[in-house]
Amino acid sequence: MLFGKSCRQCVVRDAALCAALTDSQLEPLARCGVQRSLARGETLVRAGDPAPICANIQSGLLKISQISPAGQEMIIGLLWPGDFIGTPFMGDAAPPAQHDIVALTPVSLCQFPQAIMERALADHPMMERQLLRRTFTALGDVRGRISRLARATAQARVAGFLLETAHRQGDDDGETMLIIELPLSRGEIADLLGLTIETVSRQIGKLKHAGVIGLPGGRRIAIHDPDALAEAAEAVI
Amino acid sequence: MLFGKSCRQCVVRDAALCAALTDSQLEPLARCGVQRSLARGETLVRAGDPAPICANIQSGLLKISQISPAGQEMIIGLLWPGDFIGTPFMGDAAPPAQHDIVALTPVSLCQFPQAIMERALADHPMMERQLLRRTFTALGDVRGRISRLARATAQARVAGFLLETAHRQGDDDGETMLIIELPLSRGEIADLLGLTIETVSRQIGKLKHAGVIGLPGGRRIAIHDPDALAEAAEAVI
DNA sequence: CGGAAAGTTGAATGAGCTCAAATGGCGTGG
DNA sequence: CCACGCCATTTGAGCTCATTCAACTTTCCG
Repeated sequence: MLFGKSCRQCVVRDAALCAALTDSQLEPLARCGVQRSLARGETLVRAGDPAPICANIQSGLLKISQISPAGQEMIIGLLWPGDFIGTPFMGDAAPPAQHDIVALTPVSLCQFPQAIMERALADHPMMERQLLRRTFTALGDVRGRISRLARATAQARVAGFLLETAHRQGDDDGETMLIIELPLSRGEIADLLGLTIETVSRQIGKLKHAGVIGLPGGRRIAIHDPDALAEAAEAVI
Repeated sequence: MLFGKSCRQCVVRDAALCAALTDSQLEPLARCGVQRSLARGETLVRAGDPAPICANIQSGLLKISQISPAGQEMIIGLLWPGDFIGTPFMGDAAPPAQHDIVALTPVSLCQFPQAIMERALADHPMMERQLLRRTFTALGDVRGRISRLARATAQARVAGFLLETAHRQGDDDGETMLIIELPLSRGEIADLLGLTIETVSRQIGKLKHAGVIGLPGGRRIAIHDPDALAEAAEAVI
């Protein structure tokens, strides 16, 4: 639970929100957190929901997506363990959810009533500080994604996605995994990168034929040559 | 100045950070803010700067940009009056600046030493709350941009950019200007939208020939048919 | 097995890029 | 006041990369 004792075991990349609190501060809050699980495909937040959920992802992967007027799905971004969902603002200050949030894998998270979240942040400035820092980081991440989407070739988009996935599946020391489990289908990768299924498949095929990666089966990807992959990710039209 | 009396006159779209403070709270802080002006083209922040600047934009327009390894400039985003620059984290918690920030027009802003900013936020939770809210808003904005860059046609990118500029140059009631002063060159628009100069020019030409917009001269744009422009902005491949 | 979904591969089309040249605006200097 | 040069913008022609449409193969589960 976010504020409970078990929160300290949360799989979070940066410092957990609750790490700033002492045990005695945690105690009265512990009852309010709700441990929750999502199955693959389950929707956590639907665009337009008046009171967005506040939650901290413990394990699993979710997508933030948007359906265009034409019915085309666009994946705005991914949410990994340690990421925070929702805005801790109440009442008329709370903007309605702008995007759908759907589990791509089985997900466990700890969810909080928004009012409790609001109160806890007001009572514990260190928590608010942590949340602010995390939000700044997210802003930087998203800005980084923009440059990739705006100008990069299909090759660079795919290579960059593989690298980022390897990085986020690695341990906390920044080590990247050399065999990663792709949590997305080709179609979802396409929606994430602004490409088509066929193009994603072709680019992965190219990387495989070049010996940069291997496809050991299933949705696993073996990264044989991280440097070459990084180089491919830099390519710009 | 950000915390001074004159701060209340800041041209800010959302609530100013300091609006949460009483006059007596403002008093001891007022001396620390530095009113600063930038000429067009002047660089406020350079990528890699160890201690990023904290500032609040009062008037003018800046670009957040990144130079790719190939030397190609990519404009990550724009900063309009009311936007906040920098992260209020000190010491080793402060990440180095990731992007360049350059004035596109004459700019006036109020700048603060980072230590003062940090302290003020710690002392005044309402300020931190405002900053958090503003950052969430910025995150939502940037996520919105992603979908445009990932899949939208050149036509939609250009139309969307014109609409957003009209919107941000409008008054606080959400009214959009029908004659806007484009603060960017064709080249800068191209860098912002991930297109080439020629394509931007062609798309603007198309919109003009369709009667949707007019070019009264200079870098002004008259929006004759806002609805048609909005429709063009929706177009997706 | 067998059917459905996911993924791969191929050929043709088209949007946007590149290269190149023409046009227009604007300040400088004669 | 006009000629000139510089820069931004516009316009044109050919090309490239990603998409589209379509067929085929593989994987996943019942």
